[in-house]
Amino acid sequence: MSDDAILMAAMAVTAAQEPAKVSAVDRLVDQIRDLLRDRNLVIGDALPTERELGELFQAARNTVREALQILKAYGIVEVRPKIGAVLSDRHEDAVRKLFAFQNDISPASFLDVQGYRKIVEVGIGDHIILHTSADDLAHLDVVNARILEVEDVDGAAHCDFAFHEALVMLAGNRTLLTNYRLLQPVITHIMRVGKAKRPVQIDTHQTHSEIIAALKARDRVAYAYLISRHLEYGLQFVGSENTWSARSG
Amino acid sequence: MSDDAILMAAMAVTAAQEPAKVSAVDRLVDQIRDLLRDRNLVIGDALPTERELGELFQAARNTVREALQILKAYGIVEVRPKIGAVLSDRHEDAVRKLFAFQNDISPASFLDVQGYRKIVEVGIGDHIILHTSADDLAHLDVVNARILEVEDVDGAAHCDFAFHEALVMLAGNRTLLTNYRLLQPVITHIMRVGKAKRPVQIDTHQTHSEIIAALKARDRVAYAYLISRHLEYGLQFVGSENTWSARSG
DNA sequence: TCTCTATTCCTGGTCCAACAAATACAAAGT
DNA sequence: ACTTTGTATTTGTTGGACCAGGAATAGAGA
Repeated sequence: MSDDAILMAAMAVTAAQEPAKVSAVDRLVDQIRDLLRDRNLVIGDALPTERELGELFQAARNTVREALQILKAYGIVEVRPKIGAVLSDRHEDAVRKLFAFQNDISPASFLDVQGYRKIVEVGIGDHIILHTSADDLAHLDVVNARILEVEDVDGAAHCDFAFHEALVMLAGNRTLLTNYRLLQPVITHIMRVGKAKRPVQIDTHQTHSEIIAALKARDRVAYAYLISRHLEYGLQFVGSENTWSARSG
Repeated sequence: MSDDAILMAAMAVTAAQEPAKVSAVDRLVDQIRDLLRDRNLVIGDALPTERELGELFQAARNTVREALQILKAYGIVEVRPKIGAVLSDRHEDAVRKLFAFQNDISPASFLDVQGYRKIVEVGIGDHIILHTSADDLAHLDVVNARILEVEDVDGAAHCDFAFHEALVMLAGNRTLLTNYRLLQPVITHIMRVGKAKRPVQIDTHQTHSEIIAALKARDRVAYAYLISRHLEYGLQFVGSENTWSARSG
């Protein structure tokens, strides 16, 4: 089975729910997407102009623009004046943005997110202990050290996330990493709130160091314990007054 | 902190990267979104017509339509002829579709997805064993039984996914479940390919039954072993000729 | 009065033409 | 060689037009 066959199959899955209803805009979205694939365009390459696309696919420029808005929302292309639509690599950003949008409409409990992190970060312990080199663990130290260099709450939250992200990265699974990154806005928000109440980077750095030490010692029990305690610890500050159950508005 | 304050904070994070560049379309997207929130519309409620929106926000109908295309791509609204745009609950579908879109453009290895499933499904074992009632486990039997009632490969794949989804559901974590569901198109595709080569629902049902039995016996070691083997087993069929490393085009 | 039908109205879907704003590219000037 | 300027092309936005089809309503018939 070729790549394209797999692609087609995967696309058929996603488009299966819509029966035969094809608007010109939807058709254009597919056609433009096919065009991208057929021409083997790489990131940064430009598409034909809106008028050319319209002529090529027998559609008006407005229709082309509506299709391009959808592609743009998907992060597939970026439209720049005078240049036209160029192939973009902002797709993951688009997914993240859309995911955050979801949390706007029906916000997930922060507790829930911490529970997710616990499952994931504990779960990857075995793999990290078995398959991670000393160099990779040393890299964790580098990432962890950055938290001492920032002063503001925002920077600390980002450094904190970077550490946990690096941890997840060590699991060597792209899908897991992508999913974990989806939660970045929520996670950093949790961290920000926690650190605003108790702005001590030293403690975070220390706890992270202990976690790294457990990994270096290849002690999976200690790692699981430390990670769990670390995540639960942060939760007590968030949970007190920032959970969705404690509504004030 | 109120809900809205948290919402604003979360939104500010996602919108931080775009500096001050606001096109009329983007402005409209925000305005319409605010309109939804201000009017406290519920799923199914209708928005003003395109012409009314245009008049309301001082924009041409074409511009309104482009904004609506974006909202539609986000799954926030659904546009139905003659009815107009109505508030939609298809947001999760949109996220899933967008996620699948990514796998079209730069496909993640199927192996990677199976690795993710292994991390997740093994990782939730402890929680399930500790916190799941006998009734919940009995429900797993019900879900598992459905795979015997379908004949076609497609239905079997969906039933298979439904079982694993139910398993993840038992972890009691909404975030995890949402993330797992994101991968539905890819996972069912893996299953479909595997079952197309070896269409035996009996075996799948049997293996699932063993997994359920391990949970009922509260045997975490057996569960971890069975789940791992189950996922690796399916992988051998997929990996042989459908991995992205085995390209033919 | 009630029911069924035909007509009209309104809405989204698509297209066209035009102008404004932005900018890549080339030509001209230093 | 470098800078400035000008121009042409492209996107951004607008207003208008038409069509197909569903919704609401008025009117005919029982």
